Amino acid sequence: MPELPEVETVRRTLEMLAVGKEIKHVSVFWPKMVKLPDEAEQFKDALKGQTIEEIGRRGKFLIFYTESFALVSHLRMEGKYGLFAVEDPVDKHTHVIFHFSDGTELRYKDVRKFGTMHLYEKGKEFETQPLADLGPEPFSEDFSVEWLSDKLKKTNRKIKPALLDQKILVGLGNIYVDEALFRAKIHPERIANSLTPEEEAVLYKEIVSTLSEAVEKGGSTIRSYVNSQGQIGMFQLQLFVYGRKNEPCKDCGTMLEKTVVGGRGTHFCPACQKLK
DNA sequence: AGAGGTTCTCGGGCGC
DNA sequence: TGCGCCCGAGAACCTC
Repeated sequence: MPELPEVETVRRTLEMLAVGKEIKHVSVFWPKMVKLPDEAEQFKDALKGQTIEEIGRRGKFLIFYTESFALVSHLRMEGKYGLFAVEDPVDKHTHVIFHFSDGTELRYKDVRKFGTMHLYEKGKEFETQPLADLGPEPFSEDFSVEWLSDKLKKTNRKIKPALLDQKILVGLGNIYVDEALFRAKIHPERIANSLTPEEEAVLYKEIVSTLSEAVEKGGSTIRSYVNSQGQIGMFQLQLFVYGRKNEPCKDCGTMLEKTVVGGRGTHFCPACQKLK
């Protein structure tokens, strides 16, 4: 499900729904998703009585801050948060429930069970995996053409898998990487260190503009994504290539193609994005 | 039936 | 030979 625009939208909705709420207790129905501490019981004990003070984000990770802890949550493919009343029936894909003192509860649902949660003492969350070693945020000054160029120069991978590497920059996933490469007119299988300075500059600009436009539209709903208020995104209407195999290119009319690059389904325009 | 929005781990290959 | 890095493949799970 979620790349940066979706996670940022979830963060904003969670801010409205969960900040200020006191956790009375926590239920964990799928202990494997709690990666730290080792035992889900310790996770539950630690959070008891804590109040959610702030919702942060680093790349595609959400961070719930309480008085003492930072709860790092990754939605992976299908994870979702939602606020419910105690009497609402709990479906079988609900794996964690944060029961609040006001009678509401925040539920984490995840059909594929890929999502993860790590609990740290506040301030320690960036010292180890999964948040250590992440690249710059695309909207920060740390992410520049110079940074991108430097990273791409040092790798022999194809450009698409390089851009999906969260150590180069955070936030791009399979939808937005295809979109940014199309908008920059760069073939996804170009070798990263073969891009010209002009191509790097355009790519940089299109990565930032694609992601920021998608945040403005509340992300893209392709199959199942909704924010924590149950609302779908609208950026899927602006997609140029993702999910448009055998449809005409919006720029040149050529039929779009789909292949596999780095093990991921990859959409592109064979006319606009030449493999030189 | 196989692919699906993600990322971690593992092992092979290569260079110092 | 050994170590470290880089890269690609596979795995984690369920639905349609």
